[in-house]
Amino acid sequence: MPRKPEQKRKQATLADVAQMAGVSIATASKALNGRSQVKAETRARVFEAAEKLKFSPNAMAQNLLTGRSGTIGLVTHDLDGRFSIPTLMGAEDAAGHGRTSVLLCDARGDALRERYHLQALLGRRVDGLIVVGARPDPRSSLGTLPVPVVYAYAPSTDPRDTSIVTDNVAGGRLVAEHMLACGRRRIALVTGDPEYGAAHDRVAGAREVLDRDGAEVVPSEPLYGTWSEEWGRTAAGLVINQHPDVDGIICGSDQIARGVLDTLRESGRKVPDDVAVTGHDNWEILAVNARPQLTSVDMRLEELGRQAAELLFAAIDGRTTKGGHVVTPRLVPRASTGPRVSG
Amino acid sequence: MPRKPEQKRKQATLADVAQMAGVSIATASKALNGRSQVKAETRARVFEAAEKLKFSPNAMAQNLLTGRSGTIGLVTHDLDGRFSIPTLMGAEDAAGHGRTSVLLCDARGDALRERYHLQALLGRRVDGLIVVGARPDPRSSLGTLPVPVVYAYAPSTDPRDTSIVTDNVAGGRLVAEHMLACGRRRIALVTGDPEYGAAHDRVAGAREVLDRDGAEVVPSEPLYGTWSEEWGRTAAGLVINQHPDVDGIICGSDQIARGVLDTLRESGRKVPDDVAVTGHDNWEILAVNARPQLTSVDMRLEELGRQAAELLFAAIDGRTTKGGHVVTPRLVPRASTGPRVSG
DNA sequence: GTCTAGGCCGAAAGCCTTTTCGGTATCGTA
DNA sequence: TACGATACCGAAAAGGCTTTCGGCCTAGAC
Repeated sequence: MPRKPEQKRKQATLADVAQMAGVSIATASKALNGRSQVKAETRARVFEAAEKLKFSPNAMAQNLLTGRSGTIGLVTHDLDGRFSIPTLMGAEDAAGHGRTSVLLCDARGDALRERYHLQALLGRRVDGLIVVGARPDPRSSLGTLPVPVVYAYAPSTDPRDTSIVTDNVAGGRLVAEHMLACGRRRIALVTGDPEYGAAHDRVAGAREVLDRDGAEVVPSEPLYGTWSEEWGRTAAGLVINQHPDVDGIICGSDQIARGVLDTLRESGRKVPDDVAVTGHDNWEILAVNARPQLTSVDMRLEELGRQAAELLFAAIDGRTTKGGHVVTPRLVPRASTGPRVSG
Repeated sequence: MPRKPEQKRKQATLADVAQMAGVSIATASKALNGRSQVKAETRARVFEAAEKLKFSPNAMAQNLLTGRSGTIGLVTHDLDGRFSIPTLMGAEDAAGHGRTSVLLCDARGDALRERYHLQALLGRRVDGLIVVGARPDPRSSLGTLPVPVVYAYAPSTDPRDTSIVTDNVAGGRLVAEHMLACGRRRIALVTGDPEYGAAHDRVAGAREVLDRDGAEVVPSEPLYGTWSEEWGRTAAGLVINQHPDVDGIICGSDQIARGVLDTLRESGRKVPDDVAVTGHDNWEILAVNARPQLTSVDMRLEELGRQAAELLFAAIDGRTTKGGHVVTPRLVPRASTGPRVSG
């Protein structure tokens, strides 16, 4: 049984405005929309009436005409996570600057829920979709949809789709170059879950730079584990045991770096004097509260979200943007790295 | 100049389905919506056609009829903050269980931007609004709007509005009772910015319990400062200097508690053996990584968001829910508190 | 065989706005 | 005075869907 909504009186419609202003609906419409075929005095009357009735045009009726809803769908998989949110913010921001609104859905990594939300969004005639992944590994394509789709953070496996991701290889290069600039020559690589492509990419970028410059990677193989402080503590113990002369540790995440810092401090090593440490993700609450504060790589997720929205708008306007796009991360140097101080 | 959208062929319409099935539009509609006046065989034909054409009904047209959009607006003021997000999640979750979608806007604490987004949402004929504040202090009402509004986290100053908030006084009571249960009798209260009502409420709740039980509050006046680790470190120093026999410190936030823990550890005090410490907010990344892990108060923000949505749906259905509603927080005991061990 | 009831189906109105196009009034000019 | 031009305004259609209501047909009853 459908319940009656509480609205005492319906929202004012254009017809009401027209009647109050003593003009036709058509004229009222033209007046409010700034069309030129209305006498100034008439226009004023219409505006006055609209004001008095608190008229606001029914977007649903407008969109029925234009065929566009002025709405985009944003499907996230990680609403509680710290990666989706900045991306979401960037997209919302970019959309708000135009006149489009964002319909938000959280599918929580569940493909079924994703399909369900997709149906709802398509029924609402969104003009386009942004799909934000929970982790940067590629995900299966949604296939051909009646509206353009941009995959953000997690790219689509199908190269014909439009995707935008952070450049983890470049992130790896950034910290490695920074380490070298700080005069470090024996560097350990400690990273997280080897199931994550990001772990490998960041290592690959760092390795490329270190090898090119002839710096020593100790141990020669990077240490994979989990994305946790715990693993950071453990791994740091392994490294300083086997290679007491290590002078830099590049970590795959800020969490790992926090653990590494703990072990180094407890083993009496000074950071950055003895060993420089870098994190990844620039998770401020961790990086800034670390002792010393942690040099990290910022993936510029908000920028990523913004660009995702821009790509989507371009696609909606018919300017095609297929393929992979990349946001270059930036280094945020803090106290955990610095020129080597002998002693 | 309006650009042409890329859509090669328009979405299938009900008319297309009807034509393919060899029935009228009316019959097609009735068939798809499960109305009873359609022969089973006809219905099957219609469904088949709809399937083939990937028909999905145009929600904008449907809503034009019903006058309801199946959409609620969610205006947040703190999209990057950790308080809005869980609330948002809860609301999205509650909405998704029905068949309503969430339009998300971030006003960033700017009243002007709020009005702008409000207009956009009302134009889109949202069925209702949830306004999520950035901090728990009361905010000015939006006044009478054509749709129901629920204020979440930050209540409206107008008691005729519907608001839902966390019970900070109860949160204060919770930790105080826990301290007493752990046998603590000389307890310090360290909290944040006195501009925040939450700071006072939490203190008031704790004080009420401590006074009732005759426990000693040292110093007799709570220490107000900022919501930072820095202040936590400073305040803890003050407390143990003036009252070396303190055996419990109730902190107004997890950040403050982290700072307090640092100072206690560095001064040689054992937690919880010598001094028990509690935080507030249950910000897991802080509470769980603290040493020892931090007992805290969880505000159940996700539940708050869920209930906000429920209240809104009730109001939309005409069941009025004016006034203030409250979500009771819960204690999350961890290692930083425990029975006093003489030592 | 005729009449009626009931089961199916379709025409059309309505939701709210925009836009086109035709109509009216006004004005200047010949 | 009359004509064309110009400036305003309004009727109506369109957009996709739901719902009402009347019409048709079939089957069963007399």
